[in-house]
Amino acid sequence: MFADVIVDIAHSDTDKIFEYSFEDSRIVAGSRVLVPFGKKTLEGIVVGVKEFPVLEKEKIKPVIALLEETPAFSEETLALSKYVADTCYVSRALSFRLFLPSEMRKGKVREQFVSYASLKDDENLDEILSSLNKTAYRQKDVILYLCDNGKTSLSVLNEKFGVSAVKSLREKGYLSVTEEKRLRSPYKDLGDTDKTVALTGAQINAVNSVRNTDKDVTLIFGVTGSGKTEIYLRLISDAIKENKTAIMLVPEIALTPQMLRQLRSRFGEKAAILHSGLSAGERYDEWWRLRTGEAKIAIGARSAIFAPLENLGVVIIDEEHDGSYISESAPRYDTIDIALYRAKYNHAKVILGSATPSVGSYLKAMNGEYNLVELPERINKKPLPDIEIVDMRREIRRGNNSPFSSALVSEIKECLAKKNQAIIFLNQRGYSKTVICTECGHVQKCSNCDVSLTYHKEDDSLLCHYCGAKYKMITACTECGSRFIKYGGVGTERVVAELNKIFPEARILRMDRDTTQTKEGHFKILSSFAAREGDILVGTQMVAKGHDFPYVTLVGILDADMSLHFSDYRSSERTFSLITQVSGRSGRADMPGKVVLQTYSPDNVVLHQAIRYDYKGFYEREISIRKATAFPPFTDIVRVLIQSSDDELAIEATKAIYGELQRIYQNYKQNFKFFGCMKAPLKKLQGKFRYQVLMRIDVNRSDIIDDVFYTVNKYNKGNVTVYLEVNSNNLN
DNA sequence: AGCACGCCGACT
DNA sequence: GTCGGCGTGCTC
Repeated sequence: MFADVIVDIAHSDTDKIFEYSFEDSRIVAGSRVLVPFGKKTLEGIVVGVKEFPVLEKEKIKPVIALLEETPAFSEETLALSKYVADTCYVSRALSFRLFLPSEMRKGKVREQFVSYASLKDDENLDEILSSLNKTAYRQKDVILYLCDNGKTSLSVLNEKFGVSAVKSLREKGYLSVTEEKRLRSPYKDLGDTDKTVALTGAQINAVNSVRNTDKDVTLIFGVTGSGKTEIYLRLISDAIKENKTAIMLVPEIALTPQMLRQLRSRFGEKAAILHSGLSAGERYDEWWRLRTGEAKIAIGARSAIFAPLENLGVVIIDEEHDGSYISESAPRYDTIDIALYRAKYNHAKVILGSATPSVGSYLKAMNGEYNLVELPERINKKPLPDIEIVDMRREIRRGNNSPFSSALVSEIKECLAKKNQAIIFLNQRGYSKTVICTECGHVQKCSNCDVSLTYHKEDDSLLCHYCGAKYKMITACTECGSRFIKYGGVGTERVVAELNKIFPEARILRMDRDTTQTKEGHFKILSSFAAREGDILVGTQMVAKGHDFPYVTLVGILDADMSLHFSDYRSSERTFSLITQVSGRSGRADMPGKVVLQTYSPDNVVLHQAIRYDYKGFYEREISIRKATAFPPFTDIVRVLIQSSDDELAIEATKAIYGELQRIYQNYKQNFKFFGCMKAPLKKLQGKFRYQVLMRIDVNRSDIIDDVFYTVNKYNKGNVTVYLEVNSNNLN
């Protein structure tokens, strides 16, 4: 027989089928195999098997080995990987990597086995004991222990009785040793939650609406605290009862433990977790539990949408508006799009949940494409917290140059006095955003990127947040030598320092990318705060999402403008949802919550819609702007990004690409809402000069985008790389 | 992705 | 005369 194999090289030259011969009948479409390729041996995926090859038989080499007996890919995931390759414009090899735990490639991690010993023959205990040397007390102890306790792992026996005693018993043949697979399971000590929660009428209606709708997708638009999670659990339970499987996605890794806890309480070992924060072994074992059907529910962040489950019943995407659902590196997939594919294939349901749906999703619900369920009330009927807008311009006029308004300071004081907790939100890590010379105005910049450096006080260094480069903190301006250096912009480190000055007795925790580097780092900080080991939690947007802290009665939003004035068509949408999200952290239990929102544009329409929780008002205005200006969801933003470490080569390639794309633009002029060529906003990143051709094209014209891709892809050679991005999250 | 093959400049 | 530069092409 012959196998069509895609080898594990992510390059367009090798992105095609190579034929190999094989005898092993266990090799099927979806198997991972080892094959000879030129002078090397490579891993590959069998995408099909056949009796007659295309190539002359003499040229075909045999498969070296089958890597796993269970095919890594199912018929569905094989088809989905093709879909990803086609729609994300990547090689199949790259698309395959989404589906496999990275440690499975080049066999870095294998199953872990534990050896157990038991008595071979416990009938003739006396006979065995008397046959032992009279002085061999240790061996006798081992026999007696095994008689009482039964099967015991070898490592425990060795520890208890010494290696030599156990070894000689094995040599004498009194012990039978078996090897058992040991599963490395993450988050062992999560604890339990209440198992049965009675649903409210609104929740029952929501569940029934999903059960009865004939639409593939249901959008659950529910305010924070409206009990969406319980609805998710019921829908997963429905799937499990029908012997189907489920995928549950949350926007970031930090939220997986609490979701896992609820799923484990309800479904026990049927739940498996998949995310990049796990150790290699854990991820490998969890993946196989899903692949073999031992686990039926996959939970994780974005990438868990590729879980190796068969017979999917439901895919749930919580906080569906969240930007993290769109991949920012190749393959640049949209999680909702993948969910739709899998749902179609399996006749499964997709559930999108959010308190602030993306305007694209809400439009589809309005059009009737999605089933819409609304939950306008919190379960506990408590009102949403009051949001107070504080005009920071006035604070400055009054001589307050600290990051905190006087209103916020007095709220924190009151909150601490009542022994409650507060969350301070600021979307900027580090100590200060920039370091500026007060003499000449020079701002320290990264030498690889066209961005300013952020000062990190903790390790007294200047960091580039784009490429990660680290520089020593300066003592004098690198341009004019002046020693008068000013910090510009406030980061989380500085907020903690300032808070310490004002509230020396308060215990302050900080959560941002710098403090969550370690394994389960998010989890540690969050559980510490939940256990009230801290009074104030200062953090970036990772504090905004979904956590439930019953003693938090105050949320401070330090700089609501930061996302508002971002030059991106989604800045209003992001600001609205961020404010709603963070505010939802305040006052969840019996105590009313309060939110202080500091801004330099207190009259901004979006801020006022956000503090009234007026999503529909926001949506109406935003969607009409998008329509009038021809932005998504009415168009697709297509960007061809040209990068090279050689500026001249980049410009040359950009000119050629722009020239060639003119042809497509002229052919489809009526479908183009924008067509232009320019420097990328970040004209240098990681040492590469960047140019772009930007297009806005009517939606559902993937034929035009395909045309663009094939036109520009051939320029991807030598020192020039060309990327095609469709509706990317960041257009830097 | 590698590795080999192949055609032009600096050296013994 | 040769050694070696990396541009182009191939791997079932």
